[in-house]
Amino acid sequence: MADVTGDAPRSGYHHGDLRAQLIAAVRELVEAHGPDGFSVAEAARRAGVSSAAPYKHFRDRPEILRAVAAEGLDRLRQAMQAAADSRPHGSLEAVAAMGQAYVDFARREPGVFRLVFGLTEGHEADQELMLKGAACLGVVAQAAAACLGLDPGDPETGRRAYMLWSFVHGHSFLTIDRKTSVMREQADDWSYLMAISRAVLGAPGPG
Amino acid sequence: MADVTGDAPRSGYHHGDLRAQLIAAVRELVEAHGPDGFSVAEAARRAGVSSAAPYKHFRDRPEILRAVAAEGLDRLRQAMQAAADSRPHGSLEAVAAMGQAYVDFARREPGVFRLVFGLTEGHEADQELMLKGAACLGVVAQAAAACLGLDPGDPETGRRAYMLWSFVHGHSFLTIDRKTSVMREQADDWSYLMAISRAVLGAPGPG
DNA sequence: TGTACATCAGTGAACGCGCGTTCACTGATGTAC
DNA sequence: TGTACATCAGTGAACGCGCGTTCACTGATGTAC
Repeated sequence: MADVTGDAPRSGYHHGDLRAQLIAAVRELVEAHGPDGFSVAEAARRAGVSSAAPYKHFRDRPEILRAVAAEGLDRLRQAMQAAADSRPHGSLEAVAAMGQAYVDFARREPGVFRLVFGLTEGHEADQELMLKGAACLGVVAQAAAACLGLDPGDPETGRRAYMLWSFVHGHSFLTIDRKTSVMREQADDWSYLMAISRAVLGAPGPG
Repeated sequence: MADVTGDAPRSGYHHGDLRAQLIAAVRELVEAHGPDGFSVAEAARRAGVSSAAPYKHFRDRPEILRAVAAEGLDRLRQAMQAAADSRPHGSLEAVAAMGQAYVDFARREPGVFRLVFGLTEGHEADQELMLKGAACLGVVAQAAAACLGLDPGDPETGRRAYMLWSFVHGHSFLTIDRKTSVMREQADDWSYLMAISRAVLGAPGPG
């Protein structure tokens, strides 16, 4: 259990690793009450410390949320990369699997997903978060480029990657927001993801 | 200015039409601070009444938000219908125009858009809201069916309509959440919408 | 037309609540000699 | 090994705040006779 980060002083002096435990508590709260419903006080309570303790590790409330978002983006990117790597390079299946990882993440931790992709003030100014976000899209662009036989920097690749992203993003939100119930015939994720990958990457370019 | 609703007693006895003015105030607040940032107290302040006055028109806070969401869904459906009607029946342009109306709505009132499509407790149990939501998707299904030459109730129509919805929904959220900045080459909405309509409705079915 | 009454939208004061953040503190740990 | 000192994570009490909701009320309006 006690996986100590390499550069920590030893293993724990006072509490152990309150910072990590607070982040874990905040993740739980964000899942339970949404990004706006979380409170520093309750996170401290869950971690078993006083309500003032978090301020030894974070400047203020928004900084805690930013830390949780950063950690979430890391996990999302890793999941997407792993999914893409599990399929043949350049295949439609690799693209669809990546989309599946994205949707799975949204379903598994909708709160963090909302936090990561919502418009929270301060996130745009946080360079680390923006870089991590760009890294996620980079994974998509790589897979799309391999599939199209184009350069990852090609504008056409970017356009197709954005289409894929929009679709998967929309499907994720509609799913976690329970808006798919109005659909009578509901296909499974994989059919949708393969169909959309084929539609976006298989068809000739626009114009 | 004073557009009196037909079934109101006369024009106004005490305040005039506090209910409508509260809804307008809440819309402003939802745009300014998001669906979770709105408070009954501030809405009352904006409408120029005491903080207890809203409770003469709404049971509690969630009910006010539900009223705003219902009104928003009405406007969204009307905008989508008007956009579709402005183009040739059964054309890809009609579908794209509908998508454009959807994106425009999200851009124009992102707060209400989030409120309408977010997962707010109580919304699922509100039959009126669910019906209005289904009506919106119905407009999409109609246009998709006309374009495909299929019945609106055909499962294939539903599947295609859902793909279109996912894409436009995702694009809307990525736009209002400022997540498109990571894209270098950004095409305009219309190119995207036409391309996606063609990809989803023009290509042969999945499988 | 005038009077008595019912209605009910809006008042203003009050309640209890949980919050974010601050502050001086304490006490365990690590370090220099 | 022992002692004196610096560090700093966590304490607990306190602050001021805005909130949602309630309550008895008041006074303008509409209505019945």
